[in-house]
Amino acid sequence: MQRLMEVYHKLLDDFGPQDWWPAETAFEVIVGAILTQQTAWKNVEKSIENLKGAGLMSLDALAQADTGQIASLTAPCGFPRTKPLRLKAMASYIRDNYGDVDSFLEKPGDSLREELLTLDGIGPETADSILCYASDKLYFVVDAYTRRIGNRSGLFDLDEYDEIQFHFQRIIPKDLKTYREFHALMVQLGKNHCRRKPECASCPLGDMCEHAGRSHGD
DNA sequence: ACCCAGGTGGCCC
DNA sequence: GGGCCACATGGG
Repeated sequence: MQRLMEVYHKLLDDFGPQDWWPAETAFEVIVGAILTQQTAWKNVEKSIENLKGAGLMSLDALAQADTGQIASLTAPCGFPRTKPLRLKAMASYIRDNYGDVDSFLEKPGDSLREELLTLDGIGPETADSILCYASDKLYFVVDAYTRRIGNRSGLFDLDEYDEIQFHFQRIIPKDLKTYREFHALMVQLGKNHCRRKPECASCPLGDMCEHAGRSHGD
């Protein structure tokens, strides 16, 4: 059903283009994708600035860095016993096996995705974020907002990651701009969604909102 | 004093 | 294969 694209255009009208992913380099996308897991983006921004300030926002520097130093620089993102190790391991893996980030990201999408998923701390959403935003591949990113809002609003009735991804990829235009914008807009919607407010008269979903016709917030 | 954040991995059955 | 759970900091 094309309701999905109605939602897309409505969100685009209401929120405007998001122009994701906010990063200067492909490597920064990868680092940010790991850091943002279960973490507010504001905290990721601080950590990324810290890493840059310490000269660690590069493949070689991060691969050689002390995990204790990475931990203190990325402290705002929490998870000090997992994320620093995962960042260093990711950088070491790419450096040792490909030499540079571009060589790694040039791989065909399916094999790159498969390889990303073998890395510690990279699950389906992080892998697809890297594919879509760093490697310019058509993989739709399914985050918790998309799953929850989509199911509760009746847009679809799916719970598995791959199913939801296929659903989007079957319907939306096959271009990077739409893939990126739609995902970013769903996150923007999630942040502003009714659940956070006593009422939501201006909910972009309108009649499609899970709370339409009722009082919001419950 | 809760609840949540642009998830993932490790258990247990 | 599915259902919980810990992980941790910063902001509402």
